[in-house]
Amino acid sequence: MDDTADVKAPEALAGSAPLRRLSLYEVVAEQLREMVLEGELTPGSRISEKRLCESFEVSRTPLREALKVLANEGLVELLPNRGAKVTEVDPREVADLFEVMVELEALSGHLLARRASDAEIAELRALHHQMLDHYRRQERVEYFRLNQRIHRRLAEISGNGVLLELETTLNLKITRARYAANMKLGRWDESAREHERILDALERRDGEALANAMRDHMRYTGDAVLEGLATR
Amino acid sequence: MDDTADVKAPEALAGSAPLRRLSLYEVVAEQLREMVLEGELTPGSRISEKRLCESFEVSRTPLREALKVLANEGLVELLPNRGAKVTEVDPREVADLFEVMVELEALSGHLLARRASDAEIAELRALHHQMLDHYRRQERVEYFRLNQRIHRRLAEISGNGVLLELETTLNLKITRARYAANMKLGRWDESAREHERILDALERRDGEALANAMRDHMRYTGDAVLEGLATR
DNA sequence: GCTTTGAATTTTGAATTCAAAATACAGTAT
DNA sequence: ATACTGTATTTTGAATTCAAAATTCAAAGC
Repeated sequence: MDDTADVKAPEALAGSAPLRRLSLYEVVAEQLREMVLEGELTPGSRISEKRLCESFEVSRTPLREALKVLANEGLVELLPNRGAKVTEVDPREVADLFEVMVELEALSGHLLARRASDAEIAELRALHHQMLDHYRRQERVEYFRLNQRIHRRLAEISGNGVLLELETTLNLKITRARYAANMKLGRWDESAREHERILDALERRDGEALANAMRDHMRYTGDAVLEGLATR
Repeated sequence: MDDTADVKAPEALAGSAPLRRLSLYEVVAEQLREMVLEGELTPGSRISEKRLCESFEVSRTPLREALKVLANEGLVELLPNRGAKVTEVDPREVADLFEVMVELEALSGHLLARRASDAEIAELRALHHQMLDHYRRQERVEYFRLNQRIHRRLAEISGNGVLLELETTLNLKITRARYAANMKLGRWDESAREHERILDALERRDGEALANAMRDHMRYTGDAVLEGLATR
C-alpha cells in the first residue's frame, strides 16, 4: 500500500474550474469564516493570534493574511496593535444589509426574466421540487442547503458577475445574522410558498412580477431575522 | 531646534474619528490603490514583489498583506505561486458594475428623499454651487474632486452604512474604468445638468423623481465610460 | 481604599530566513 | 531547426526572529 497520503487524481477535463491548489491562508480563511458564521467565535470577542495558530497548526503569517481577508468581508475587525476581534452583529447594520439586498434581488429578478434560458428555468424548477421533497420529509439541513443553492443559482443565472459577487458577500453576513438570531432554518412554509411564486413568475418570464416576488421574499426574511435579533 | 522629526500634535478632541496610527500595510495598500486606479501599474501586468518592496522600501510582509486587501477589492488578482497581477479592465465587467450601481443609486435616491435633513440638503446645494463655480472657471480637477465629494455625501446622507460601503468600493472600479477610458473628467455639461435635476428632486423630496434622476445620471455615466472603453 | 507609576510579560508589527514552486536557460537528441 | 530534459536561478509561500506596542500587575503615593 502506498503511504503518500493524498495523491491527486488527475482532474476530469470537462468544465472544471482552474482548480489550483489552495494557499494556506485561503484554507485558514475558509475555516475562520465558518467559525465566525456559526457563532463558534463569539461576536465581540478578541481573537488571540497565538491560540488560533496553535489550533490551526500554522504560523502567524498565513493566519494574519486570512484575518485581513475576513476583515474585508466585515466578519472581523482589525484594531491596530491590539489584534482582531469578531465583528458584533449590529441589528442596525443588518437592517441596512437587507435594505440593500432587497434591491439587489429585485435587480436579479429583472435580469433573470430576460436572460434565463429555458434549460436553466427547468433546472431551477427541478431544484425547487427537490427542495420541496426535503420540506415534506422535514429534512432541515438538506432543505436549507438546497435553499442556499437555489439562491446562488438564481444569482449566477442573472448573468451579472458583480451582482453575484455582491450577493455572495452580503449573504455571508446575512447567514451570520440568522445564526445570531437563532433561526438558521426557520420560516419553512412561508419560504416554500414564496419560492413557488418566484418560480411561477420566472416561468412566465414576467420581470416585474419576478422582481417583486424576490424583493418580497428577501424583505420577509429580513423582517424575520430582525425580529429574531430583537427578541434575544 | 528639535530634531525628532514628527512629534504628533495632540489631536483636537472634537468629533475626530478614532484616529489610529496606520499600519504599514495600510499605507502600502493606499499607495498601491492609487497606482492601480490611475493606471500607473498597467492592467494585466505582473507585479514583482521584490521590485515593489524596493520602491516602497518595506519588506515583503506588509506588501503581501496589502496585496490581499487589493485583491479583495478586485484591483489585483493573486495567482497562487505566481504572484499578483493587475486586474484587467474588462468592459463586460464594467457594464455589470454600472448595471448594479444604477440600482444602488436609485435606492440612495429613495432613502435620501426620506431621510435627508433640511440642513443636509442645504449643504448639498452649497456644494453643488461650488461645483458649478469650478465648472464656469473650467477648473477640471477641482470640479472632479467636488463631484466625487457630492456623490459621497449623497451616499452618506442616505443613512445606510452598507450602501455607503458598497458604493465606495464599486466606485473604485468605476474610477479605474474612467481612467482606462481616458475620460476621468469628461461630460461636464450634461453632468452638471443632471446634478441640477438631482438637487431639484431632493429639495422637493420627491423620492421617485430623485431615484430616477440618480439612476439616469449613473446610466449616462456608464454609457459614456463604456463608449470610451470600446473606442480605445 | 483608590489611583497612579513603572517594570515584567504578553501580544502584535514587520523583517528576515528557509523551503518549495515556478521560470529561465543551456545542452542534447531527434 | 525544433522539441525536450535537466539544472540553475528567481520568485513565491510560510516559519521564524526581532522590535515595538499594549497589557498586566504589584508597589508606592495620595
